[in-house]
Amino acid sequence: MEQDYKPHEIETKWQKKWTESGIFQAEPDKREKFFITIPYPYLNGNLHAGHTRTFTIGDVVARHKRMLGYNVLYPMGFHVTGTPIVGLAELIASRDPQTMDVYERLHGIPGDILPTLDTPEKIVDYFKHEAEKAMRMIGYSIDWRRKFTTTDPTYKKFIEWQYIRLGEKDLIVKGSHPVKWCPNDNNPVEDHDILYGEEATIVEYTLIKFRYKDIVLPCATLRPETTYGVTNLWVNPDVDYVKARVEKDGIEEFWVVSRDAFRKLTFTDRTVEYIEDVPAKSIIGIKLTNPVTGEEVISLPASFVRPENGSGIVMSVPAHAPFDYLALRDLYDVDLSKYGITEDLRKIELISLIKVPEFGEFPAKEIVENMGVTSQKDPRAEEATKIVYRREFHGGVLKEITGKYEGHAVSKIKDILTKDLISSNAGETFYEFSEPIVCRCGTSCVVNMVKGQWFLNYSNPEWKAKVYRCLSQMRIIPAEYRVEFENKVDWLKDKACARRKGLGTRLPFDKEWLIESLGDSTIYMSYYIIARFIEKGDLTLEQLTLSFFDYVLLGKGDPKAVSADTGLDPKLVEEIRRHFVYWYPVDLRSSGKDLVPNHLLFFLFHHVALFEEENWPRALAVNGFVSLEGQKMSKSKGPILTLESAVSEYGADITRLYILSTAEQTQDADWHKAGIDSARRQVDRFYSFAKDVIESGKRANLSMELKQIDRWMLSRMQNYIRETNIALDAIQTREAIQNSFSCS
RNA sequence: GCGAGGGUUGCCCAGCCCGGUCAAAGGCGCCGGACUUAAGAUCCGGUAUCGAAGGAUUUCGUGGGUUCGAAUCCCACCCCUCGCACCA
Repeated sequence: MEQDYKPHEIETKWQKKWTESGIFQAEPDKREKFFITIPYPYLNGNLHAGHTRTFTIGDVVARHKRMLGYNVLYPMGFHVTGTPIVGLAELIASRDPQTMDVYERLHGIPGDILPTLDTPEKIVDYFKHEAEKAMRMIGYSIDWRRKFTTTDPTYKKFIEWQYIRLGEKDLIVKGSHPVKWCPNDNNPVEDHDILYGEEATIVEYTLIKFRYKDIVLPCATLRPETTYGVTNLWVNPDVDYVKARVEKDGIEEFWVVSRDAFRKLTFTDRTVEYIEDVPAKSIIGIKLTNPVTGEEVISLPASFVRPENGSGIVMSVPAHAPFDYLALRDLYDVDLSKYGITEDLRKIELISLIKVPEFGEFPAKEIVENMGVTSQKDPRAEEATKIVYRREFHGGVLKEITGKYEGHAVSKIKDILTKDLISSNAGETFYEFSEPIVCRCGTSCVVNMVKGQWFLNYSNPEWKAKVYRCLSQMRIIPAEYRVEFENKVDWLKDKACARRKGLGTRLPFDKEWLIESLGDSTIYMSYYIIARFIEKGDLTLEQLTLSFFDYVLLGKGDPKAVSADTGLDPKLVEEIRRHFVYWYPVDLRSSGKDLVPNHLLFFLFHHVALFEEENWPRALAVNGFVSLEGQKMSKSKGPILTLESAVSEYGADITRLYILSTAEQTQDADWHKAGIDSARRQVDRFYSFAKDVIESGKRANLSMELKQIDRWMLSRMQNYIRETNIALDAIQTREAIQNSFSCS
């Protein structure tokens, strides 16, 4: 043993031995297997402290399982599909100052190399080489024979197979979807294009179609169930309205909406044509038909109606909406004869449709009276609205008046109800921003519908049901995240799965489109098994046929038929299948928590859609982020700490120890100087302690009988080992380190 | 707004599921000591407040409640972080 701790010497020595002996090259054998995967890194930069944490957790679990006697496979690939690498190539080609600075200074790319990385291909080549080098430097126990890049032609064959099979199951559908759009640039706006309103999201409203003669007055609402309680509409006498011909799915109608709403409609998936201006006065005092109840409702004037919100016409539910109740009450003694309204508005009866424990029949009336809200201009009206909506949404149940929806929880009924409204043409979906968005060019943005888009049909209830079943059988680490996963499955809607730009695989049944990058990284863990044979030279591109994948991954068909199809030896085909059967399913997929609502979810969806239940994933683990001296990392802007620079400066063991001991599980870790320095001292101390133990071991008489104190020592030791094992099983690396090092 | 997580002693953080042994683990910092020519490293002790000490007092976001007893259980409220989609 050396006198002083010299990490780089020790590390180089052992890493060399590992590579030469191929000790981490896993092959099926008699032992029980453990297949652990970590999401492969996206290569628009060097690996950083965030990767370091996630990958080190994976490596620690892999090594621990090996110690416990498992045959462990820990593979790694490289993700390059999508647009960011293309964007980065453009920025480097144009010598964007910030990019050049960040990538040279923070990503550590030598100044003579950086300018040459001006195409996506060169970037991929460079970073995949660097990433592997870095991961070897930190000593990950990866089977490198199985590495691949998502633009490999062989990988594309695998992705094509997947999408053809998903398509056959009708899980890929065509449709349109809303995007944030700048009418001036004629382009979707991305977050960095936005001048004001970065926080804005697209909100789904339902337009309820109230009819008067041959015209429709659509009202936008977030609560379509309240249509059953509408007593009247609100029209603002001071707003400009227009009549338009609106056509959608072959149905032609004439709508009256505010001028602002008309502009928004022109960007939707409707054909819209201006007919004429409509004076507000002419649509006040008219009697319209409620499309769900068939009842007649009157339109009344209200100044609170904003032309830029929704359609500029509002439906009134005074029993449940404080503003509506107040506006109605404010009109009780107003002379409305100039609108031709002569009836006594006090005769308008409130219609109650939601039963909620905290309130009586008319929650809006009740809260307005209890809080003493004076009028629709009273600021407390807003507060009253929030309280009523919250109570009704969470605790409310629909009453008899809603017919077949009676007894359903308000919080659960919206999707079903909306679907019914649309299919009976009582309503339509309408998208709007939660707050106005202004593009960097100064134009105010709209919601535009992109047509002919391909979707993964994640909203499919049967598909979701399978995912729930899969989740219920899985181990989730930490356990608190189970509810999070369940919520996200519930929340997930259809997802656009194709793009025009970027790197990736073309959609096999519509070659104009590229498969979106999150959709091509869902079941690739199975590809690691095939990649090992491609690396060996046993498989060529042409031999990766549909029947090959069907047999190897699903067990469908038989080796002879595959052999006839591909020219492969049937024995080899069986061998590959045998490898798949041995390694699959994935025993643990461990990842940063940012991937919970997207990648990890899609990982489950695609597995349950394609594979037999016995090959569904067994466990998911989630870990937190890493910040630097309290600051969030950013690949494109900095700050960033690369894995390579951390290991160069501190050595692999100190880096690994520190990143795993500074925070537990889903907590975020902060990388700071004082912390890493203390980790360095801890390893130093341990090294000299180990040295002492070895030295004293040489002097001691080992045949001597154990004394009481030795037994105590052994007991303590065994206790720490047990605690460490328990902690590692739960992937509590901090706990494990504290236990295993407290014995020194 | 919705969903998830969190607010603990100078700081980071453990404990909370399974109430008492909790003035509350561990690390960092700080203070004192040992070692040293000295510094660093290492080791020992201390680190809410008052007291020499036994001990006493006030603490675990805020306010209530349950209980003989609450950081831990229940209710309400406040604050913080993250996600909310076609972007990896």
